[in-house]
Amino acid sequence: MFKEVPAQFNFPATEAEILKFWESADIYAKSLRQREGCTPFVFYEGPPTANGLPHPGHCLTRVIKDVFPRYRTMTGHYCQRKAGWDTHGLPVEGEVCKELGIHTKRQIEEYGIERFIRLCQESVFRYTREWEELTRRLGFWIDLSDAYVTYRQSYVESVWWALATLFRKGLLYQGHKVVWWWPQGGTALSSGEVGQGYREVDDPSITVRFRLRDDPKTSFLAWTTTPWTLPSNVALAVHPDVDYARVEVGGEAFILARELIPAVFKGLPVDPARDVRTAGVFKGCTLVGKAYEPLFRYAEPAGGRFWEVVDADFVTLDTGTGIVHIAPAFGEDDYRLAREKGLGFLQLVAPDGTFVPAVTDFAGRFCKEADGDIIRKLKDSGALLKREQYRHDYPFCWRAEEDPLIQYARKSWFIRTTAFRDAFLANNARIHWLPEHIRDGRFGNFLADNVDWALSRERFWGTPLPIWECERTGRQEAVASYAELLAKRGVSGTEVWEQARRADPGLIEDLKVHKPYIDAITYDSPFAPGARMRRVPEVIDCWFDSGCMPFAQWGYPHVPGSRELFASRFPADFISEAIDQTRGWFYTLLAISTMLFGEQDPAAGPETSRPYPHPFRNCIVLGLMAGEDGKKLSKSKRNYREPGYIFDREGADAMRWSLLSGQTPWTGVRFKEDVIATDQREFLIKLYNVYSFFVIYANIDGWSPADGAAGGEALSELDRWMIAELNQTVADVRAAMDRFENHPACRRLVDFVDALSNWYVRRSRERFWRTGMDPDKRAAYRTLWECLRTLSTTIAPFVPFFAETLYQNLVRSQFPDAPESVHLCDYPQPDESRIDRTLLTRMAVVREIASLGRAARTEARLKVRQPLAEVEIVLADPAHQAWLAGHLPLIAEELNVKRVEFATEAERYVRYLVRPNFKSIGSRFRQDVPAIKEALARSDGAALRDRLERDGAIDLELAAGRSVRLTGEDVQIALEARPGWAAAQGPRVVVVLSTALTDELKAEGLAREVVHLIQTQRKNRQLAYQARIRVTLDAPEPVAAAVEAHRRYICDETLCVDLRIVQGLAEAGHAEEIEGHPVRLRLEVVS
RNA sequence: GGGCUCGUAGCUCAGUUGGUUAGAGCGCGUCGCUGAUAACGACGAGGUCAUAGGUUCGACUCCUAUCGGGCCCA
Repeated sequence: MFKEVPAQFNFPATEAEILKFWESADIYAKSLRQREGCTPFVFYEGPPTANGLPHPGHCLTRVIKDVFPRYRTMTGHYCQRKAGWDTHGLPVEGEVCKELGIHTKRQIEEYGIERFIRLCQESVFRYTREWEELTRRLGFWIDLSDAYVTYRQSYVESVWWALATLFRKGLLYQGHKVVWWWPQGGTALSSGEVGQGYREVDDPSITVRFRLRDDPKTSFLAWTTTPWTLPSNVALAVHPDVDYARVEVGGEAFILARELIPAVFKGLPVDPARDVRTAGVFKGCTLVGKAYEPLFRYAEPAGGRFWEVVDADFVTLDTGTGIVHIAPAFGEDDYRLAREKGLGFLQLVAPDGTFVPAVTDFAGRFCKEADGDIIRKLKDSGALLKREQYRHDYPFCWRAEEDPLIQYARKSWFIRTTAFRDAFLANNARIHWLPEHIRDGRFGNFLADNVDWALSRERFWGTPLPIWECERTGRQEAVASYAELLAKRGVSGTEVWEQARRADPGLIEDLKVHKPYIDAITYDSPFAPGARMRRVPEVIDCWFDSGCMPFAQWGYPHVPGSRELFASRFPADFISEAIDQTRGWFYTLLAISTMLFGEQDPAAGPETSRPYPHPFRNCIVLGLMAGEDGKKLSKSKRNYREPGYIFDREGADAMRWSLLSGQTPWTGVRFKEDVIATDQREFLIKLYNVYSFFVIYANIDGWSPADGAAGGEALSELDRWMIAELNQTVADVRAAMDRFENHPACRRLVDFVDALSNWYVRRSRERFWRTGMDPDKRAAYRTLWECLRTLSTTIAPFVPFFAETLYQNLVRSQFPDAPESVHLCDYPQPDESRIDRTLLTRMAVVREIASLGRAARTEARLKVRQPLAEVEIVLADPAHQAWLAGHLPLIAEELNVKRVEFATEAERYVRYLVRPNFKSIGSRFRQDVPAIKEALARSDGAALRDRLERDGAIDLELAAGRSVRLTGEDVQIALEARPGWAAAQGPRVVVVLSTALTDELKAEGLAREVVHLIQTQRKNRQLAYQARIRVTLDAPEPVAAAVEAHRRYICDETLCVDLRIVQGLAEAGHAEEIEGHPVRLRLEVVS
């Protein structure tokens, strides 16, 4: 016996039980243990940050990350899944600041760095419980207990090793560069971080006069959207090849790009045509070297020439005046230009964004807020020509949205990634990306445009940059581990940590490699006697942390055993994250791995170099998930259901299946509950119905797969077809999953379950309903059971809960020696010998005929209840006729007709159309293709068909008197039903109904109507299935006669023991109508 | 402003090196089934494959431009 299955299946409740079973029986661990020693399938978990709540977008990532490791485990691979947590960086600091109600860097310092990083460390795992619960409930199998954590000492030391390696190779350098600077936060941001904070804003845009030193009546006109940078002006730039004009307006003269004259004077009370007189045109290069008066004289630029015109290629005529104000402290182009041209440098804004004391008028004020007053001052001094508003995208801090970023020249640390551009591209070229276009598109372009990695952050909670600097000489060295540091000569400062630890024993050991403790450690300088080495103050970009995970998760190379672990777990076979990681994790992984491990002779050993690709071979790039309204998931807009809500209503499998089967993973999905419910009906519930059907009848008949009497039965053709479909499905699913294509795999499974439910079970029902047991019935049970059993393992990686439900009841309960969980089974192998391709094709034709027959009935308004005398079938290809003869009874039953025949006079019903097979003739005949098509269309199709049948080829006359010879390969014969018949046409077959109804057929139809009426009554009165009834019927002719004629049939179908026909049931009966005849009916339960 | 990507039925999405009747599910309509049953099934309507050009014997598919959405970057 199988366990009874409830009519209403409760997915969530069953999943909860299965979770308990997995946990108590330790199934995940067993699934790993039994693959120990097998070929590894290496998976890297991209570490999420657990300081926020997980949302539905994380479900997609986690489901994709789960399905392939599960699949590979079942196909015989050892797939360890180590979880990880990203714990450092600005996001964490930002959250803590929000709670403390503080904002600026200074406030953090006042609060105390020691207390602050302690809070950071504690906040990191605030939502761990929610994350772990999501992971568990979704059935994502991963080792949470053994997760790597980026703040752990061993992890930090691995990162130090990487940084020290880069430093010693000269790839880590300190440079003075213009970076995107967050003044309130006191740090630079990486390009990735900056990109997240762009917003459209209105800024002032002003056009100002720079008067020529030797001719105060003449001014250069320059344009800027950052007035606060004007006090730090060093030069003006012109394009050497652009035409500039000197124009006279009123009593003064201006110099600007000629092309921009109308635009610049627009909006001013001058008419460019009348009031502006052009007094000379010259190339920009002739202006180079001209000196001008600065707008402000708070300080003079130092270190080079200043306040003169230079030439620059980046000057454009898109906006402005064609003359660009240059402030090397506040623009990347400006800074570079200043270097090239030997210009001086002037920076009148402090790192916190306020003007320095030298700027007497605005000292201490935040630069961007001073714009208005600066403009006023310019107006008062007569320098302002025009003021407008300019709408553009401008970056703000991604964590503190009110803080604008500014471009700011600053000393910071960089990794010389640009030196590896070609290596990055070579490595990338070997990676299997899904979708493919990522490789040469977004990711490839990004690599090609590589700029040096701005690595350092002048912040607190991050991996400290392991570089110590000689206080006297400024010489630096990198340290690759804590032990290496402590081994330095004359080390001191460790007592700071020890004291803190004594004061608070709860302080976790890992903090000792963090600020502020690490900063206290100094040692004797090897570069100058008596001098000390002190750590530089910076921490690093947390993206570098996560990019180190391939080795840092093992504490490589310091932790004992880490070398072996790393060697055997590198590179990853599979990673997956959403597309926003292109410049995030995907890049940092690839960049760090390429720089550290390169690609040389693989024989050189795993520690120095590895063949590309690494550190990952296959990468699925997921689309971004949107809310129900198609917009970004948003907590405040509540445009999505919480994952937990879905788990409680539809269940985790439903969510998993919907995400896996609904679309290709790189399509952005809209997260909607009703889509999940629909996908669940389409697959899980349909499959459940088949499963339930099987269990009900197998139990009634006492059938068991373990029964010795079972097995070895001759399978019917329908059975063999279903088994062929099953094996083909397994083969297709495997092929798709081997290519990391979950979506086609799921579509194939949906098709299979549909065929199983809507053709195999439907067409086999009466075999199961027969009383008693016989070989044919056993064959049906055997077949259906085998399909369900195989399905349970095939679907296990996708819907692990439901697969377990099927497996436990269908397999485990019958075979106590079977593996205790479906997830300990091997993935099914297709049995090629049972894939009868001919049969698959043939059944497709049969199903098509049935479908066409139904369509013809609908068209002729002949419901299936009304039996018909005959259908005739016309085949395009007569070769099918012989085998099809064996299936005619099935078709007759499906279509409720007395006879199915092949049309003897096919031409009465159809015309034959001979069409070219373009694929076949296209390459051979090229330009003649249209002529052939036309010639075929003109010809008599039936004649062509006969000739082809007889000779195996046809000679076709083309217009120009030429002729071509076509074989059967070159054409396809199609059918077209002639009008006037109740017929439906398909590409290879036409089905014609005989619509003539004899009195006998009509009577039979009426009898079935009566059965329908009675059954409806049974259902409405909720009678038990086996309840016997008495029926009293008041019906006119011809209904009464039909009932008499089919009395036996009606009684059998409705379990009626007493059927009477009476007159005058007027009041007592139930009024109905059959084919326009009024009918009254009384139904009584007998037993 | 640049790069990438998408635009296919009312909705959500598939569509395999270019091959001539472009598919599915939902929704809608019609019907069926009533021993899988508060389910289920069949059939149908619905498409200028965003627009305009181009390449080709042939374009949803390749190219160019435009429009619109998304992402990334400036």
